[in-house]
Amino acid sequence: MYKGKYPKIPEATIKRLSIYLRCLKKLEEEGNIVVSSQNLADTCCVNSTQIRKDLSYFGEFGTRGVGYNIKTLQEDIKKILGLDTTWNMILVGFGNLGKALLHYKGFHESGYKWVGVFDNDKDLIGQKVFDNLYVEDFKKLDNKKIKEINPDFAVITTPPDVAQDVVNKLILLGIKYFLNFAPTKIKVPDNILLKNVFIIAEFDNLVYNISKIENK
Amino acid sequence: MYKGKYPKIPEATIKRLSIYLRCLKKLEEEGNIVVSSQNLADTCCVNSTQIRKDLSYFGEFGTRGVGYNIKTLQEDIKKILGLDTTWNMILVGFGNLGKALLHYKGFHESGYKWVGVFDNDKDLIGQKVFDNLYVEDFKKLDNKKIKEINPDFAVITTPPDVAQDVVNKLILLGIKYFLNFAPTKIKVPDNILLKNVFIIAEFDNLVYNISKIENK
DNA sequence: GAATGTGAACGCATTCACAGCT
DNA sequence: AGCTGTGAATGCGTTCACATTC
Repeated sequence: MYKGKYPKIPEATIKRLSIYLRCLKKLEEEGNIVVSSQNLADTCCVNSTQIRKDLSYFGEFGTRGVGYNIKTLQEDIKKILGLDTTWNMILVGFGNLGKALLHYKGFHESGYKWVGVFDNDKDLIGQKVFDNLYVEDFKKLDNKKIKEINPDFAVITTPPDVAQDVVNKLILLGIKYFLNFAPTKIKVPDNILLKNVFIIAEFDNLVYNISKIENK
Repeated sequence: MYKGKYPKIPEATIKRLSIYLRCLKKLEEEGNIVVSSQNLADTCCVNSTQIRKDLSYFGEFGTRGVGYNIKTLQEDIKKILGLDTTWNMILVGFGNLGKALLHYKGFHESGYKWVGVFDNDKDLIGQKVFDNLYVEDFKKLDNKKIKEINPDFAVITTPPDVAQDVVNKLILLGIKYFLNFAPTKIKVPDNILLKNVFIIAEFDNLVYNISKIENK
């Protein structure tokens, strides 16, 4: 049963729920019906107490002495994360990273849907992305188009130097939520939620750890 | 002055150092010479005490009453992260995400260097990546080639179903460090360091936050 | 006066230990 | 007996408050 009001949920718990969800899918595909927190922990590389605690913030999903039903636990986690509904996304910046995201198959099965792709490069405008989806001119994106495609959030994969301008325009068009992959910090007003994904930091972090180990 | 032995450094501190480094670069390009922790905090969207504490784990880099010299602080952070040397990388999987990483300009200026690109798709093998760098057949990758190009770590951007096999082979060839972008958890022995980057978790996390705000 | 550097206090996240079901 | 669920304890990371230096 879902609790009405929760204590503060750790950020890290939400990140792990994503991972549990994908691991559960894998376990289901392998033909399993029920999983213990210990089993799941082994496939996710975390510890089993952590899993039980993470879930306990949101309710009780298992059966003592038995474990968790893989099918219903997936549904429960989707409900917690907000993935029990469809999310319309637009992408700005049809470069390699943009294409990589557009073609990632995992989105569709998790309820994500691309409803628009924009760029300002004449050579790219008009290119086919999928059946029914073509690259459009970002300059021509207006309120009418937004109303038509009804995006929930925007994904930014432009070069860093134009990212702030792109976001500014989208805010004026009423977009309130952003995921930014451009390697630059973007400033937004308080009523807007923008999350930066800083891929090079992952490389730096690996290198820091290698340096420590190797004394390079 | 760098301290010989440090207390345990928070993971998060290392991540932030990456960000400070890129923000300092931006400030330098804008013509600044010196920056206070408060200035830097404003550009990085963190708080100034955090910056001073993060740096204090590694030594003293500023001048009281004045601030930090932008040029030398960048050098100091590079030294801390291990970015004061060159890092040779190989990439396996010449898809869109692989291409995006290969063409990201930020790597070169941070000391990262691509020394090999591999795929098993006949149509891709032989394609030119840069002058002097062509896509090669992953099946033909052997000890001799590894010795020649001398990679420090491998970046995995293959489809998820082959990622584990790719890593297994590379471990046999002597690679000890990995950054995995394939959306699957990869198991490695204790003496190997592999970091998973789970891009869809960033989407899930945004959606969770939107759901909370909008009660969707 | 202005800014850094840091022990101490606080708050958040993980782990422990065990009670509670099946 | 086996596994979940959770208050309590621990450990970790951030923020505070202030001593220190220029």
